[in-house]
Amino acid sequence: MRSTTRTTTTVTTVNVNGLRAASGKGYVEWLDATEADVVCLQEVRAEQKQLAAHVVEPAGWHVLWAPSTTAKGRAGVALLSRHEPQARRIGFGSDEFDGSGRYAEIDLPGLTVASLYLPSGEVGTERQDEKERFMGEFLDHLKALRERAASQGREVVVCGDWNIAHQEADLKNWKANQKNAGFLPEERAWLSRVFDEVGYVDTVRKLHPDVAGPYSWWSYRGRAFDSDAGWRIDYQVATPGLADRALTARVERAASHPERWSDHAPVTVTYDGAILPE
Amino acid sequence: MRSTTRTTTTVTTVNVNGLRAASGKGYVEWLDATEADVVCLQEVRAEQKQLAAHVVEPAGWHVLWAPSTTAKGRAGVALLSRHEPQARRIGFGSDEFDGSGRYAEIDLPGLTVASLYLPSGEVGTERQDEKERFMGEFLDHLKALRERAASQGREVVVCGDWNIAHQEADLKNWKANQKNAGFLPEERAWLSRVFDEVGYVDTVRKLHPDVAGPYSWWSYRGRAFDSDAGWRIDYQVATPGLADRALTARVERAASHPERWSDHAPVTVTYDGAILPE
DNA sequence: CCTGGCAAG
DNA sequence: CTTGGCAGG
Repeated sequence: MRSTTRTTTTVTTVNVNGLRAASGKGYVEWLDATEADVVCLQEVRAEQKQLAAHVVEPAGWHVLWAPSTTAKGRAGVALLSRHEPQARRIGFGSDEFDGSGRYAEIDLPGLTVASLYLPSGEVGTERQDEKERFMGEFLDHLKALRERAASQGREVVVCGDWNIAHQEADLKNWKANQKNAGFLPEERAWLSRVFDEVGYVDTVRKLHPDVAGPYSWWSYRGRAFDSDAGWRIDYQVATPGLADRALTARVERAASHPERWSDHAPVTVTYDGAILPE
Repeated sequence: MRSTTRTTTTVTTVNVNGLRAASGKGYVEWLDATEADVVCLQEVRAEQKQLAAHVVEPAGWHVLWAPSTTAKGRAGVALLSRHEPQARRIGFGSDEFDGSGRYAEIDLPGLTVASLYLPSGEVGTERQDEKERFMGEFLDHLKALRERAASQGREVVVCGDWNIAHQEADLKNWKANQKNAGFLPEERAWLSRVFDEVGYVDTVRKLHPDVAGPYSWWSYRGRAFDSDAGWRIDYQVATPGLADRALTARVERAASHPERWSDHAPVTVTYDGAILPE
């Protein structure tokens, strides 16, 4: 579907909070207008057969669907790419999580793109234990992914809703949230390991080091969106070689409530260098 | 709140299918406009504290609420009267059903009015057994009610959603529904006993003996309302002396979909003779 | 305060 | 097809 040769690659990621609802509220128009080459979706919350054909197979896109097979109407990730992937993988080798609709990858020439929906968690409940188990297993995957990609000459970007704000600048009300899931010290430390120990780079923060946010999620409760009481929990976590090629990054924050079709906003990064056909 | 002396008494009954939803779709305006002296509600599906004050205690009305105490958000009946009742009763002396929000009575001078929400039932399930148990116990109550009222010099009208169509004229698709709950031979026979053996009168049918319907319920499924594929399952079941005083009866069928605030329509009967203050 | 599932109607 | 409750977020 390319009509001109691009010299950049744009990747966008968004938690759609139910693709059935989002499709009736502006997602379709957004996808139609996006300049992205790859789109990562999280919280699809539907199987293909529950979605309209033009949503399941939008013209001009190759799509990998990874709905939850264990909990109907929950989680679910997808990857859309204008190029046909060389390989598609669902899950990351976890007995517990591979059917949960929380992770999928596609290989493009020179680039592996992943869509991640990390469990939200809730302090004091089994759901926090689940999140921590996921984090433990996923860290190992991130290491292996990086090594495999390097051996193949590929860069990697793991896009998605990581459900953790890393630093104080990543959420408006950080003081009040230090004991809440999403900004717990142990969760923040785990993200630090992803960056400092495994060596991935938080692309948006790299390009915008000295700002609050930009937030990518605002609770539907209260007036969080209008007062910009948001969290930056949606990331493009890239290998250093790819992060060095990041040219621009932005959060596509809707201007107002009626335009919102999710409680998250798309996080879009443009990288230098085209994805060339093989 | 009466400003003139009435010489008639109007009673209306309607299954509101969730008073919270109905209140936002036209119920409030309907109540404000009604000429009725007594209003019987079924399927309120809310406790008082979940409703706005002007709905719980509308100006000019005395209200008896009987929500379900056993299943939150289910069933629930109420009685509104412009006169202050002399007595109020919830339930009919049943261990199983008195807390289920399916029956309440008020005594007015010369008249007992009841609001009934008989279980819907579903063939082949425990819910049909429940309906039949209710019918068995309730028939005894109808007998006792009639005798008590007679000894007190009161007439009786049991208003509500009986969830049974009596005869072929009482539903559009009677042939297709002979094996469905609501038009089973045993249910129809039970209603016949109410009329023929216990001696109550189906007031609306008495005034309109030779018409199809008038229906009072149309499924939300398909185009039942637009094609008038309805059922007459909401009744005013009166003692003969009161039924003889019935002057007019009508179903307040909304003209079109947007005006509907329930899948049922109010059934309104005007009886000769005023409810006088004591 | 939204989502989608569910039981009930 | 619609209600309200529910878990999840």
